[in-house]
Amino acid sequence: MSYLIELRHFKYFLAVAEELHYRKAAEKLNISQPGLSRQIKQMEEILEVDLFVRSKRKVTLTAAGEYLKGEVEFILNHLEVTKKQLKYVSQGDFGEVRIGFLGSAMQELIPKLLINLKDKFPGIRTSLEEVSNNAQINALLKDRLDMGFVRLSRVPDGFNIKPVYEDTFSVVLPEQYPLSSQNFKDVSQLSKENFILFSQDYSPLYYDTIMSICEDAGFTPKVSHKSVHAHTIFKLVENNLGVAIVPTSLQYGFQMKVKFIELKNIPQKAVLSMVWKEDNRNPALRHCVNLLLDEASNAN
Amino acid sequence: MSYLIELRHFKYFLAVAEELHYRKAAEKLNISQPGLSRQIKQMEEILEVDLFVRSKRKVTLTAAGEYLKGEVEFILNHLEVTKKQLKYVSQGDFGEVRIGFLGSAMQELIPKLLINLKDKFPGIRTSLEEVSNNAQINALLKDRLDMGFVRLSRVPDGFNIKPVYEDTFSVVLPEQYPLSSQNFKDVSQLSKENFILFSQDYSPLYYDTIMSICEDAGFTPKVSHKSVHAHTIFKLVENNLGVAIVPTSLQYGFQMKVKFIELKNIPQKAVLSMVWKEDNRNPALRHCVNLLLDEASNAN
DNA sequence: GGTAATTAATAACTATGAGTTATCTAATAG
DNA sequence: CTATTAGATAACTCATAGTTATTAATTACC
Repeated sequence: MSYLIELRHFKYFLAVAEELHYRKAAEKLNISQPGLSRQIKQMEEILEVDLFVRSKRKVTLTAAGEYLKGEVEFILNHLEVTKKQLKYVSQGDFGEVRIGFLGSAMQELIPKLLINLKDKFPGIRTSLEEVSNNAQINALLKDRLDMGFVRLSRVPDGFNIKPVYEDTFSVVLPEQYPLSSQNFKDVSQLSKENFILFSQDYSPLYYDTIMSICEDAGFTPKVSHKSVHAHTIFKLVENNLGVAIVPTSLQYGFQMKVKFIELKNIPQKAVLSMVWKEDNRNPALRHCVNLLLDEASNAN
Repeated sequence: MSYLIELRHFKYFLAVAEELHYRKAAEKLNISQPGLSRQIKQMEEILEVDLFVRSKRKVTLTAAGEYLKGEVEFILNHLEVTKKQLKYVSQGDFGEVRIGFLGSAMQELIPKLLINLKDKFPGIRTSLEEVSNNAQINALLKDRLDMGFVRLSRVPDGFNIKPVYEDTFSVVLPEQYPLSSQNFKDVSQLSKENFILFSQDYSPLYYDTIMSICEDAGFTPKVSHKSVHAHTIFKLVENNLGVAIVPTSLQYGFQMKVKFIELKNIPQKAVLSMVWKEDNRNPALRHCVNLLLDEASNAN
């Protein structure tokens, strides 16, 4: 009997936890089914914990197995990252920062950050991925991202969050709509319109904020469509299917037959925040975070 | 040649990185020096990175090695934590204990309990709520709390009660009051004063105890005010509206212009007891209770 | 209800590679 | 210039991961 857990065990465990099927998992791992069975069993013996329930013909995770699955995902992933970073370090580079972002952060903030980063730390590589708010938090948890840009007011324990960009909101109207910055007074003029918004799941904060803007103007908006893509929202507005309220910076980067009217005189702002995990060990991340913090403080 | 890194490699690597001496590291690991040498070398081959510089007779870490050391420390540690947590999860030790308490328990006992709990059962979450004696009993009955800290002598059937903290009483006087620990003899010196007490509903035991203290001193106190908050009581004393007798530990945690004189020589003590329902099924509660019982018995 | 198919576990075997002992080379200390 | 101490090399062994073959048990299907 072996006395120690090895990474092999974790890899095997993860395969079974994902497939919930020994033969298929074994196939995926390119080993035989009995070998896999024995390794998993051994693992349970070493850890002194049941990980799977093999009742009848079904394999299911126990509570402990469920927990371990999450941890193993994290550990194996962290290991991959470490290996990669190790190469960079050995070459005298700083490594890679994996950044997640909402589409609306791409208009201005991210490009600026990247240019700055390239300038000050040419050794730091970046990878960029457009991900929703919640998916970013998840990815950060599992160490699949180092840093995110989200529109959230609160984040789980262990996370740092820092507002980095404040934007006004703008009303988005079809081009031929009989309102313009000249005769526009406030949002209440749109109280009879259908609203097209980013879906609540995608960004609860955004959703609540829009609601509060309308409430302040004395009405509850009829929401006819929800989407997760600015492009879709604009397309719907273009086709007279409703009006929208979005962060102003989204007006750049799209070619649509819609017009923007900036809501300069309302207190609500679209706040984009940088999030990262407190205990992230990526040395390149520190530089990246500091760069943005410096910038934010200089801007004031 | 092996193709994959295993945890063994990490453990070996860490030993060498710490000792910077193969033979000593091998000894520590209870393996032979050549075996260790080969594993480290293999590790370098797999990772395709030099981790040590073996110049002459000295072993030193490369930059990459230095980086990896930090990561390996993190990973191995994370692993230990995970293994521990896993046991807890499998035993159902994850979960929440809802604790009710009197304000006066917060000064010392509760913080200590929480620290201990966090240490021994990091998976157990706690929720804390300041509730009066009777409300705690009610909440326990309704299963809105798992555990309470009360000053009561008796509890209904089906409840367990266990004294966990014994405190002396102290007289609370306005700062400029013409009595101090020097010239204070006993409570009878206060027989003409108005008394400010915790209300009878809030804690019958407390109320009766104060009465018995005064009776023992040969007088029946005039009670001018009753309150459920220590803060209020102290505020009233501060403003010369009367004197009070409270558990001594309440003197910490408030900033007031009042002075405490401890009643060391009377038999009455302020007893804080832990209460919980006999048939509570919360497995996390068991741990919590045992922790406190152990502690109480160790203290004796 | 009985046969076929599919599951994971068990048993017996094999072969890879971790770890062993013995030895070598090289550097410093005294 | 030996004696000592370092890590690397070489040859061996042995534990065990992973193999094939089989069993046991459940479900699916006619």
